[in-house]
Amino acid sequence: MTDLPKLFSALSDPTRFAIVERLMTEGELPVADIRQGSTISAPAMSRHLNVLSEAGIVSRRAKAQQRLYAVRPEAIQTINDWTLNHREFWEASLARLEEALMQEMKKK
Amino acid sequence: MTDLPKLFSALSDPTRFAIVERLMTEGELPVADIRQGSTISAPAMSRHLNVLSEAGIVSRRAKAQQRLYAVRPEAIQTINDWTLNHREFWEASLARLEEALMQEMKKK
DNA sequence: TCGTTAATTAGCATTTATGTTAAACAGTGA
DNA sequence: TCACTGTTTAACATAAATGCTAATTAACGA
Repeated sequence: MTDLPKLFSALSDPTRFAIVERLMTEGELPVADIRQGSTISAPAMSRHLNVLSEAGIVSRRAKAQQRLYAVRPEAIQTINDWTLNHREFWEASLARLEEALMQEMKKK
Repeated sequence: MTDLPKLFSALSDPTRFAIVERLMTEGELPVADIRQGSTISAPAMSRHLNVLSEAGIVSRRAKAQQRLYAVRPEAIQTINDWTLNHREFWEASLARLEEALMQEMKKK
């Protein structure tokens, strides 16, 4: 269910990453709106949205002929959870790094 | 500097993701140790480590003939920061979802 | 029903990613 | 110096990702 590599794979493409960021700030949007400002073709956009959907990052619902896409908050939370699971690692490491820098400062 | 898609791309491969998880729990390791248990060839491993290095996810240092790799904590923190930047989005959305579920429960 | 709008699917070309084996390079220690 | 260990680079094959145009599907509204 929570396949991190698959989530990361979906977000590894700059176009898709931009789509996700846009949907998070603007909320649910139809395909045509998502495509606004982008130079990408409609079929290419459709496939990008499908990749995001397959990874569970976006939801899709119909409204007349339109298809409305939105970011699924659980997806972002899954990534957040992963970083928090390793928080001890990066917090401790960063603390040590900071301390080392402090020592360097003192020397001068 | 903080190219999220590039970070995600490096983590999108299951082999590389496993390497990163292992390095975070076990700490700095030489290539041979990282390769232990994996069926992957040495050259393939070398390239995976190079991808992680290029993305800024791991550091590399020499010790005799060995090359020791370790996860750079800043990389994980960068991802954590990204999720936190959008925290309002997923926290609020999840709260609404939870509330909706509550309403459903009441109906029964 | 028919034309229009919105989006997806099909088919194809090109690039990028991944894996393998063989060869090269660098440091160690006899 | 020479053989050994550890790792990377080279060369190549194959699979997967991405983009395009053309065709198809679905819903709306005159």
